[in-house]
Amino acid sequence: MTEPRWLNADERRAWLALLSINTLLPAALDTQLQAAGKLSLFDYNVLAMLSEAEGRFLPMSELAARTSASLSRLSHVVTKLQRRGWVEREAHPGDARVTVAHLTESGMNTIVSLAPGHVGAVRALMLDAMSDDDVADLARIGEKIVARLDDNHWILRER
Amino acid sequence: MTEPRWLNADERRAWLALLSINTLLPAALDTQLQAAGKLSLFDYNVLAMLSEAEGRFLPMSELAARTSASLSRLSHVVTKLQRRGWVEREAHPGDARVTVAHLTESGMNTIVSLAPGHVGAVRALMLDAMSDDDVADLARIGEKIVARLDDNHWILRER
DNA sequence: AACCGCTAGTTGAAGTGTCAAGTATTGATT
DNA sequence: AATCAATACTTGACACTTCAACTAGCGGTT
Repeated sequence: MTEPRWLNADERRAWLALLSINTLLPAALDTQLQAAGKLSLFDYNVLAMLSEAEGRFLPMSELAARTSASLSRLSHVVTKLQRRGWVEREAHPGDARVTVAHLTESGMNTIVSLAPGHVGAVRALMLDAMSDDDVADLARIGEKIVARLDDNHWILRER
Repeated sequence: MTEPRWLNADERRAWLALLSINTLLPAALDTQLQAAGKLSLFDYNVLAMLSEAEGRFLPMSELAARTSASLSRLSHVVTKLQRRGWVEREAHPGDARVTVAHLTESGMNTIVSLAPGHVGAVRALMLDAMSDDDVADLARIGEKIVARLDDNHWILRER
């Protein structure tokens, strides 16, 4: 067995910071969204991705990719959002295996009303702490890490 | 109602990257730890924080702070780790309100055996994608965000 | 010495996420 | 045209997290 390369000071700082952000940031955003509309950050993201899609609908697989979620997790959540009248499931005309998730009018109204508060929270909790250069650096480094985790990730395809 | 400042291109990239990392990185590390020792990333972190503490014990509150967790979440997890023989609960001599979590010999052996594989995964999934400058930048920016989320966070006290 | 607010931690219930197993459809192969 | 692997999704059970409510001890006040 070979000796593992241990983390140096910067590596440890970067790793611990990311781990902490990872726990604290979603929790804080969840709290804001829970107060504003009784939904989770993940719920919000599902609605947001649909609202930005052409025609406000996407196949479950594509929606799962855009929210970095498993199909199973997404399926459960869409069921929940469906019960609240924000999303509908529809058949895909060309391929009977595919389920299309479609944002309803009510769902669209919900996300439009929640967006300002949510964006405000993202600014207050993270972006306002950073200079413009920091933001650019984080975007660059973050995308490198995403590429390492999933080199076909959709956020990398946009550019 | 004032118009909310929308996200510009870099802000959006930084935010989406962080959101994706947030979902993908813990999932990948969980998978590795689950395969290696049937525990979660959070479980691992609890053991790691105890193993690094003076005397290998910490009050629940301090352990919660070092894992960025709620006391409730930690309490449930410590109960689980206790059942597996890795942690023990002890009374605090000076303050009867305090419960001290103590890493057992068996718990120490567990973390020692898991550490190389875990650190290897952290490198493979994130650090290896970055230059030395990237790592330093991420540490600096990450700590700024942590400070914004919790300006008394323990990782900021170390320096 | 009784009270009161605060700190520290636990618990049970309800909601979420994950995992393994299952269904149905498609496209490719023979 | 029958088979077979792969794709797309759903479901149910179990594990985990969160939330609200609770117990209990400490320190300061009157």
